[in-house]
Amino acid sequence: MKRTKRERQTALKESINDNPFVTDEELSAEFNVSVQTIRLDRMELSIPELRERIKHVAVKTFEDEVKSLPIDEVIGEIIDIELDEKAISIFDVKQEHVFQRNQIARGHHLFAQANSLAVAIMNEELALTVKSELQFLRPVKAGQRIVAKATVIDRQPEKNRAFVKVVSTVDQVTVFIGTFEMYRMTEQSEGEVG
Amino acid sequence: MKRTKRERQTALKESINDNPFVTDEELSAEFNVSVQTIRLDRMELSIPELRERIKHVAVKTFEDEVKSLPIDEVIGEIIDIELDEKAISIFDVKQEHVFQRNQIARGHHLFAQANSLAVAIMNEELALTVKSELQFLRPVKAGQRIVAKATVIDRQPEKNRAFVKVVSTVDQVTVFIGTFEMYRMTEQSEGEVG
DNA sequence: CCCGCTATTAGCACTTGGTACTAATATCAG
DNA sequence: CTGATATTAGTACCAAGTGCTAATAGCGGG
Repeated sequence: MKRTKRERQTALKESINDNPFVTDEELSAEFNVSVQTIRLDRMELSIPELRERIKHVAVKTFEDEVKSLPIDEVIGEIIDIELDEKAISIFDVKQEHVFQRNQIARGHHLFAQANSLAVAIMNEELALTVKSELQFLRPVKAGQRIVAKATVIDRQPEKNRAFVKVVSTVDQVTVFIGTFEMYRMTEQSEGEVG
Repeated sequence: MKRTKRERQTALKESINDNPFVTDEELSAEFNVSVQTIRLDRMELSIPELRERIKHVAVKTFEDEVKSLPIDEVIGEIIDIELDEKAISIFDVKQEHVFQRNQIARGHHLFAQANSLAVAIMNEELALTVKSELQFLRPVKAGQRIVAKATVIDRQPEKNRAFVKVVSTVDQVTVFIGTFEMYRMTEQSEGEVG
C-alpha cells in the first residue's frame, strides 16, 4: 500500500508515461485502489483517457512519417537553390540531435545537412560524394539554427566531377566548413565509383 | 454514386490507408453507402476497426522511440572496443538509409557510423570532432553490412587532441576511409573548441 | 466523542465506435 | 419470375471510458 494521494499520483503519471497503453482497470490493480480513484487522479492531473493517449501517439507518428518523406532526401530545409551554382538550407538543432551530456550537436548532423545540400546542388538526378574534408569550428547547441551555404567551386564535366564548398553558420558565426568532391552519376556508369 | 462493390472496396482500402483515423460513419458518408456496408467491406478486406488501426500505428512509434534511445549515442553496434586503442562497429544498411532512386547508402550514414565510433573510442566522456577527411570509395547498397574499424593513430594529450582512422568495409572490401581529429573535452574547457 | 474535511469507493446513465448476428429489401442476370 | 448477390436496417452486446450523485472511510481538532 502506497501512502499519500500525492505519491500515488506521481507514480501514476510516471506509469502512464512509460506505458500509455495501460487502462484504468490495470492501473487500479497496480496501485490497488478503485477504478474511480484512478479516474479522479487522471482528472486532477488532466491525463486523457486511454484512447486519446493512443491517438495522440499515433498522430505523432503519422505526422512524422509524412514529414520525413521529403526530409528523407535533404537534411534541413532548402530555402534557395540555383542548380550547379549555389544553394542555402537551414537546419534547426533539436534535442534529438545533440549529445545529452553537453547539449552539443553531433557531427553527423552538420555533415548530413552539408552533404545533402551538396547532393542537391548537383544538376543531376544521381550524385554521390567521393571525398570530403570537414572542419568543425565551433560547437552548435540545441535550439540554434544552422544556415548552410553551398557553392560549386569547380567543375570537371569530362570526369563527371564537381567540387562543392559548404559553409555553415549560426548567427553569422561560421561553425562548420566542408568541401565535397561530388560524382555525377550517369545511367550507364551507375554503381561504379572511384 | 460509385458503381461496383469491387471499385468501392479498392477505394476504401486506399482511403483508410492514407487516413487510418477515419471512422466507419465517415466512410459511409464518403461512399454514400450505409455504415453496415462499410463494415462488411472491412470484414471482406480484413481491415481492423479504427481503434485497432490507431493502436497499431501507436505501438509502432512507441517501439521506434524506445529503439532509438540507445542507438542515439552510437550509430551502428559496437562489437569490440579497447579505449584509446581501437574499436569495431557494424551497421546494417536498410531501406531508410539509401537513396530511393539508386538504392545507394547516403554518405552521412557512413560518416555517422565512423564518427560515432571515433567519439566512442576516445577514453573521455566528452569528445568532439574537430576536422575530418573522408573518402567514399565504393557505393554501399541496402542489405549490406558495414564493418567499421577505428584505430587511434596519434595522441597529443597536451593539446587535448587525438587522431583516429576509421576504415569501413563490406565483405572485406573497403568502402570508406575517414580520419578524424578529435578534441578531448575537459570539464573546464567545455564548449570551447578551435 | 462528535464535527468537518478530504479521500475513496460505488452505482448508474450515457457515449463512441465498434462486433456479431438476424432479417428485410434491392438489384440484376439468366 | 426466380435466385444469387449486395445492401440496408435493427437489435443486443462490448470496452473504456465520461459525468454525475451518493455513500463511506480515515483522520485531526476541539
